[in-house]
Amino acid sequence: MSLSTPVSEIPDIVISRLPIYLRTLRLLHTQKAEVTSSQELGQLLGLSSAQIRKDFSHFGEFGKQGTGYNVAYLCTQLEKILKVDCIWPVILVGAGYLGHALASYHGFEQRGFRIVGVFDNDPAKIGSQIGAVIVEGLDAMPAAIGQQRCQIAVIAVPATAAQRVAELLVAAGIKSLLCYAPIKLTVPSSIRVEYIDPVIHFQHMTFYLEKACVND
Amino acid sequence: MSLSTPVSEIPDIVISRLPIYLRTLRLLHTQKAEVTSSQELGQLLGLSSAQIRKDFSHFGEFGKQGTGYNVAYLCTQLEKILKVDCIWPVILVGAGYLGHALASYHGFEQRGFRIVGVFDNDPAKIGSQIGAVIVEGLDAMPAAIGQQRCQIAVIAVPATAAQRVAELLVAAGIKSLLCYAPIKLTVPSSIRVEYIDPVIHFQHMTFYLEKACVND
DNA sequence: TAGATTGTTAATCGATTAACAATC
DNA sequence: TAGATTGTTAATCGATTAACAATC
Repeated sequence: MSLSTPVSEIPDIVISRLPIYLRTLRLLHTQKAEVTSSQELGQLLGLSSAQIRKDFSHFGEFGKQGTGYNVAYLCTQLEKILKVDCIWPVILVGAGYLGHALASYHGFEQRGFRIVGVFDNDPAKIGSQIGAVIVEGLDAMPAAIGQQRCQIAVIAVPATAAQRVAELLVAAGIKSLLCYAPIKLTVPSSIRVEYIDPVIHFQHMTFYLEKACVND
Repeated sequence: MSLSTPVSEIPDIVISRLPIYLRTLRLLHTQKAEVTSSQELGQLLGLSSAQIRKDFSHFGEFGKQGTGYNVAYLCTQLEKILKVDCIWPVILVGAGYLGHALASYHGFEQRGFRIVGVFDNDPAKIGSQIGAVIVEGLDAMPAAIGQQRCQIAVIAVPATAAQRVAELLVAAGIKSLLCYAPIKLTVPSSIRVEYIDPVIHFQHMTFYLEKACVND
């Protein structure tokens, strides 16, 4: 019989809300708010105050009865819980328009991430500078991942290349993937994959819209 | 007492899976698969076969016992349900790197969407061509939305401008917004808003990663 | 026919909410 | 103190799953 207690098993859906809470708290902080409440946060986010208190309760007690939460302190705590109280190196594969947009975006660092390498197989792109880095060939990727101890990668290549790139990234030691290609990647179950596909959002919207579109 | 029966109330979480099903069915179709089953779809998507059958059952009976689903037929049905059996015009605000990437992407049309206008207030961008359209000033936006009967808009401007842009879009008659700025928009409850923020995904990932990042 | 798979029901599981004692 | 708000419990709500009759 193992002496260790089972992991307290915080629901993933709770984890998925923490970055949203953090983003809102950071905003309140820049607006010089010193304290907030579960009710105020709920109103800002369209959630119930009960849900916000319940979510926080999985990690500790961060508030004071009658007063609410200290904004700066709660920010710090959420950053620790999410492990974004530091800067994570991120590898980007794909130096097309999307890769360019991602590598040029200045909003990552203040939220805990830095794109430390951009890789592409197009000879026309290799050697060019985007953002703060020089585009390198895919063959240079594994060494870069190892040197930077990089665990996160972004896939911004066409759908036809995405699965192959994912396999190269996993082989090189990447643990989490953010995939912009509109396909489901097949990777070992230990690898976390998240997806961004604007068409999925569009098609969700159209269900609720009145149909008034051009025939094709 | 009203004679109308209550709307059958299909859960939004079911709707949110339909575009994923459609994407996978389209893939099977290009791979010349003629039939599939809830079990096969489930395996491809990491869902249970029961969930897939349950989801479909909200909309009708699309399969045959013993045989499964005709891929082409199920595609057509899902396209009708989601109302993407046509092309929806989409307005894009923001002609930075991200706007450029979106306007240049060739994958929208085959999935039911076309960017018919790009708007920005930067004089250096107005008049330049990206994708198939010419960037226009924001003042030209309301008329374009009216002329195209456009109900969907994408916000790809900096966070500081996003709320103001959202208000202009809503005033011009837009019904659904896809927001790439990392903020929560405040809009009337009749307006649907969806968000894309890669940092939210990164911060979700880091919770599960071993911490090994650079101090800042 | 025998095998396979659907559509649907009922059971289970998990997430959200309401309520309130504790307490700042 | 009186008012406000937390953290937590129990109740409610809703989504997923298991099971199976129907049937191709």
